[in-house]
Amino acid sequence: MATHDTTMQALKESGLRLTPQRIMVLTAVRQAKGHVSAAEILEEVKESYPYIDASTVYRTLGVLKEMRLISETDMGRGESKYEWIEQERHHHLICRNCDRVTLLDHKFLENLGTEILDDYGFKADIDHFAIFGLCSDCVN
Amino acid sequence: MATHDTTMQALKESGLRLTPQRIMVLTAVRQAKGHVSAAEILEEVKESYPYIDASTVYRTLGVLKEMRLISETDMGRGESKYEWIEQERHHHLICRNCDRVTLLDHKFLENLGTEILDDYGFKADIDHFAIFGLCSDCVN
DNA sequence: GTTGGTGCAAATGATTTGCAAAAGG
DNA sequence: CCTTTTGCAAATCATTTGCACCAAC
Repeated sequence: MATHDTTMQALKESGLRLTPQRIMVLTAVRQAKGHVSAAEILEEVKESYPYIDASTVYRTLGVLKEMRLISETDMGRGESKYEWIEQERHHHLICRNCDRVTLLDHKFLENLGTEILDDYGFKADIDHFAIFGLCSDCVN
Repeated sequence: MATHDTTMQALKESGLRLTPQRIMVLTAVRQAKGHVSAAEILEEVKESYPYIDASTVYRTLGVLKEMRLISETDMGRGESKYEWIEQERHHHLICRNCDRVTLLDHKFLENLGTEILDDYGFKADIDHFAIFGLCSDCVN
């Protein structure tokens, strides 16, 4: 459970600079406690620092992702969603008809990672899946 | 195992028109016997019919996808890959470090769909997963 | 004849990039 | 100081869309 301080520490140790912009982006993703889009993060940060640019947000998200502090989930087309890694692992069932999103418990996927590692030596990122299909309302 | 003729039949029965462009796109995806990008399909078709437009390819792929004749896989960022549905189901392990793509046998995921259907009433499209992570070479 | 489909060109929209100025260590 | 990072503006790039013309059925 990374605290704010240890996160800062991690950034420093990677030889990365601790700029106010980074702290703000990082804090915004964290406070969100859920998925947020780059645009939402931008808006959030702009409230306290209107000069921040979208490119900075993207560059920072890239850095944080590289460090595996956040996860990026591709919700089909359109914008990606970002989320602070550390909370309860869960996944999403996305209906391709009505776009409804249902939470999928991690237990359905927890063995998958182990099996893939055993058989392929591949360390899969089973942090946050987006599974498409038809929800119960749209099946018929 | 849909033959060319039954596919044509399917198109007609959907009230859709059988245009040369559609036949060409359809044939191109099919002949590819693997994942192809929209751009690759466009190039392929252009060889026999240079006037075809990218928008037509996209529109046709949309139609075929809707009819569940082909599948679309989002390989992270960038372009989507399309594939003729009917062959051996398989999935992909994509290394986020070296981009290597490894085939993942469907047996690893075959229960997942059933479990999700039982517990959530959600009919998941477990046709073609793209799972990201680190391959055996890049883990260390 | 009617739709529905196509080509063209222009728009979209998220993300990326070049560059000079600003700031972290 | 010496790099990394930022803001700005412009560029990408896959995919989409408006529209007038054309072609299936």
